[in-house]
Amino acid sequence: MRRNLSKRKPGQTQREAFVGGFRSYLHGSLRRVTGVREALVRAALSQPGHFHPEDLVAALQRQGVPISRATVYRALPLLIGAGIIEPTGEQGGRQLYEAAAGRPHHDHLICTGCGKTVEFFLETIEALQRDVARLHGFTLTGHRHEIHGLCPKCQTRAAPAETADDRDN
Amino acid sequence: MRRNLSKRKPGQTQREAFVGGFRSYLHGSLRRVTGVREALVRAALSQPGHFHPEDLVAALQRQGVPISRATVYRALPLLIGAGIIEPTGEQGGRQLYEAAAGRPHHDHLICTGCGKTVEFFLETIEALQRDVARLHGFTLTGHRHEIHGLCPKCQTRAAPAETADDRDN
DNA sequence: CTTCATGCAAAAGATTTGCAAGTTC
DNA sequence: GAACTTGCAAATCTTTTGCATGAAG
Repeated sequence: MRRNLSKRKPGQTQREAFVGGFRSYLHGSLRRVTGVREALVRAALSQPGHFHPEDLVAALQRQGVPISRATVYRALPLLIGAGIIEPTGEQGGRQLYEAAAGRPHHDHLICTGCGKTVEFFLETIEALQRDVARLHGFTLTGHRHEIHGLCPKCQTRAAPAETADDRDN
Repeated sequence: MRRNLSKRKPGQTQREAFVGGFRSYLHGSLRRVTGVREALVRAALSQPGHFHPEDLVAALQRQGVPISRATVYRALPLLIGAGIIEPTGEQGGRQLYEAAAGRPHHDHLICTGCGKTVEFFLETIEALQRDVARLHGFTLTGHRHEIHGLCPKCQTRAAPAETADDRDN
C-alpha cells in the first residue's frame, strides 16, 4: 500500500533509508550529523499520526536519550527541510507536525470528540482548489483542509453535553 | 448582497441589531450586560476581516475605552456563543477570529506573502466534504479550509528569497 | 582547531487565573 | 445586597534565544 519512494539496500528498513536521506540533507546543507538528530528523525517517523514537539522529547527520553526542548525546536526546521516531517496546523496554541516521509498528500477528517483522525484525498477537491487560486490570480503553494465531525463511536457515547471541550482523546 | 438575518426596526443599524441580539443572549444565559461588552461587540463587528484579540483592545483604547486584555479574552467565548464572531484558525501561535454575524459560510484563500485573504465558497467542495464525512460514518460538525498561495502583487515583487517568513504586513 | 550543536536558564509572546474592587440585577 | 465583571498582576504554556560547554568535520 505504501509506495517505496526512497531507494534502499535489501535488509535496510525504510526508516533507516530516511535516516540516511537526512544525513545527506545535512551534508548538503553544511550542517552536522549528530546522534541526537538521527534519534529525532527515528522518533518523528515512529509517531503514529500528528505529534507535538513535546511528544518527541517524551519519546526520546523514554528510550533513555535525554534531550532538551530547545534542541528539538531547533531541529524541527531541519526535519522539515529534509522532507521528513511537515507542519499540519496549530491546535490550542501548539504547532503539530506529522511524518511526511515521501507519503502522498492528504487531508484530515478529525473527530472533535476523541481526536481520531482519518486521512482523505479527493482529486476533485484538489482540482477545485487550483481553480479557486487561479481565478484570483494566486499561485497555489499549499492548503490546509480539515473536516471536523463526530466519529461513529463518539456519536454513540453521545453525551449530549460538551462538544468541543474534550480535547485530546 | 448581504442578507438581513436579524430583524430590526427602521433606523436601527444592522450593527445595533446585533448588539441587541447579544444582550438577549446574555440575558438568556444569565450573564450581565455591560458597556464594555457592548463596546466589544461593536469593535468586533467593525473589524475588516480576520482579527486578533489584541486588535479589539487596540480598537477600544483608540476610541477612549480602556480595557484590559483579560476582559477581552474572557468575553470572546461569549461573542462566539452569541454567534457574533467565530474562530478562524491560528497563525503563529495566535488565535484569529472574524465577525460571523449571520454571514454565510465561506473559506479563505490566503497570500503567504502579504497575508491578504480572499473569501471563497464552492458548494461542490462543501458537498464533497459531506460525502467524505458520511463515507467514514462521521457526523459533520464543521471544517477549516484554507488555500495558501501568492497573490498577484506578491508574485511580482517576487523576491526569490524568503517565502513564508514575512508574516503580517 | 574551527565551526556548529547542545543544554540550561532566561526571555518572549499569547492566554489564563487569583483576587480585590466596582457594577448589574 | 448577592452575584457577576473588571483590571491588575502573577501564573501558564509554547517557542525562542543567549551563553558556555561539548562534539563533528
